[in-house]
Formats: sequence, structure tokens, C-alpha cells
Amino acid sequence: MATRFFRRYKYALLYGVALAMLLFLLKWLEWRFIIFDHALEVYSGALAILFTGLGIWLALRLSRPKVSTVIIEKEVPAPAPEVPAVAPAASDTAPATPIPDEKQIALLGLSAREIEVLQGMAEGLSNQEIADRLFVSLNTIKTHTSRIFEKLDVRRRTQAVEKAKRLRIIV
Amino acid sequence: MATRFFRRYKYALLYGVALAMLLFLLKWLEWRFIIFDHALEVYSGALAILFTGLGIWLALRLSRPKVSTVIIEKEVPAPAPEVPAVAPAASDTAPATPIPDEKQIALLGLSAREIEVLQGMAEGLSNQEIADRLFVSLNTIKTHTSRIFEKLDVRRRTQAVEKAKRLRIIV
DNA sequence: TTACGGGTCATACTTTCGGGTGATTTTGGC
DNA sequence: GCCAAAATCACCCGAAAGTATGACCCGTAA
Repeated sequence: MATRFFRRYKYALLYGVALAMLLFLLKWLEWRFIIFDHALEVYSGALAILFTGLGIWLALRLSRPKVSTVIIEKEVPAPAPEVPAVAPAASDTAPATPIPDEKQIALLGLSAREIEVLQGMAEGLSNQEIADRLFVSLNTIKTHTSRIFEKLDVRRRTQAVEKAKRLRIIV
Repeated sequence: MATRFFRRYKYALLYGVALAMLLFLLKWLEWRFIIFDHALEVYSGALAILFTGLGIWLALRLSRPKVSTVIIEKEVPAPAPEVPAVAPAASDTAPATPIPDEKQIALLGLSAREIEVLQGMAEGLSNQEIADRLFVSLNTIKTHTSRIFEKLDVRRRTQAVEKAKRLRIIV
């Protein structure tokens, strides 16, 4: 069928259509404003939009609202096979007790920032995209991911997400 | 004392100073090239400040307070039956339908083989591991993953897994 | 018979991930 | 003010993932 063709050249087709629409829009605007001289209004509008965007960007960039972590304990009747595997990882902080503190098991020593990164991972974002969202560099995210993998005792992001969801660390 | 104050409001101060310098620069330029009609510049500046403030206000108002909820799984001494590890975790994503949604699969045109690969992906396996499990070559898995990404309209395996689980294609 | 979808495999290439290491800055508690 | 933890950023390097393209085989439906 033509589905394969469409699938293969989907983006090319989309790009073509988008370009056509954009050209049409430009033509329309040209016609629209050739009559009236709305230069000042357009200028003001552009300025307003630009600086509103700047303000939003600034606020998001500079304000780091405290991430309040709400901890809800939930009793689970079925001890998953992975839970014992978690224990040795947490045993770094509490090696004495054979059954470490529940909070340490659950949190695994994950910081708030690491959970944010984990959340991004779970949404299927790349490290670069997570970096952009959190306004930090790619290297920082890589450091965070490394520590997350360490603490969760996994080696790949897919495993981390799977485990984090299973442990209800993230939704 | 003053250091603490400076530290706390560092960015605000920086922003203020920067703004002041910018205004000064504008004034200087204005004086440099004596043009009587300063109305536009003043108007622009006022507009810029106003809408920057608006943007900041908007961002602060609209950005929801980030509250990360951590649910702690607490083991209960009561021994549980031999439940597969996946089952309890899947209960939160698919409480109603334990079986995959056939309609979604048919709708997306995913083949049986592709579902198998997708399943492997969801378990956090690497392409090589999936290849070994299905007794095919690594390149074959890569081809499958590419087609899966096409059909699911995603670009990364993490996104594919996220979407597949959301659509109940896999458990 | 031919066209097509599905499965398989390959090469060559670019991009992203992840490990390892070291460093500085920021933050929060004492 | 001091200190430890957290957060940030950098560089290198190998591995894995993903893109693009072409090819072959095999059923099946037109």
C-alpha cells in the first residue's frame, strides 16, 4: 500500500506542507499590511511578546522554587524480588542492620534533583532535553544519571525507569 | 550580614544592575546622537520593562509549585504468594485490562515480532540482549526498533516504552 | 505473475549514552 | 563562619543507539 511510502517520507511531506502554509501566511500578511501603516503597533506588539518571553524565561531560569518532597508511606503486602536487591545498595549507608530503614530503602539516597532527572528520563527525554528543561548543562545531567544508575543499581536508563516505576519512586 | 543579603538576592541584584546599565547605555546613545524625538525610545523601554515584569509575574503565577511525591513501599512481614514481580507494578498502569489492547496494536500496524521487540525494550534490555533472546542479529533488532519508532511516532526507546505502556500495548 | 507486507541481514555513518575522573560553586545545617 | 552534601560543569573515550539505504526470502492477495 501507500502507507509505507507515506511513512518513509512523512517528514518531507509535512515539511513541504508547512512551508507552503508559511508562504501563504506571509503573502496574506503582506497584502494585509500593504494598505495600512501599522508599523508602530506591530513594533510594540513584537516588543511586548519578546520581553514577555524574556520575563518568563528569566523567572523560570532564576527562580528555583524549593522542591518540597512529600513522602507517603505505603504498605505493600508482596515483597518484590527486586527489593532484596535494593537492600545491598542502601547498605552503603546502613551496613549494620540486615533490614535497613524503610526510608533509606525507598529513597535510596536519591536527591530531589535526581528525582527530577529521573522524571525526565521516564518521559522519554534525552539527556540534552532534560538539561534544557532544568536549565543546566548536558554534563550535569550526565553526572546525575550516573549517580541515579549507581543508586538504583542499574546500567541503562530504560532499566532505571522500569525500576523507578516499580518502586513507585515516580509515577 | 551584607554578604548573606547579597548572596540571597544575587540574581535579582544582577538583573537590576544590568537593567540600569542598559538604560544608561540607551540614555548615552540618545545623548550621543541628538535626536529630538525620544518618544519612541522611552516608549520602547517602558514597554520592555512592563512586559518583562508581566512575563516574570506570569511565569511565577502559572508555574505550579513543584511537589515531588515519594511513595515509600513498606514491606509487611505477611508473606505473599508467588506473584510475578511485574503484576503488582502493572496494577497501577493497567488495573482494568491485564491483557494488551489488541485494537491499539492493530491501529498502529504493529506486527507480532515488533511487539516482541517492544516487550524486550520495556524490560530495559539492550538491543544486543533482545537479539540474543529472539535468536536474530543485532541489525535485525535495529531495523525493528526503527520501524517501531516510526509507527509509534517517537525517536527514542524510552519514549517508545512510555507510549506503549500508556496505550496498553504492553504491560 | 506481480505487488506488497513482513522478517531477516548488512554496511556505513552520526548521535547519544554511560563510565571515569576531577573540579568548583551553592546550599543548608550546626 | 565552618563544613559536608548537593549541584554544577568539564574532558575523554568506548559502547550503544539510532539513521539511511539496499538487499534477499517468503507468503499472500490482487
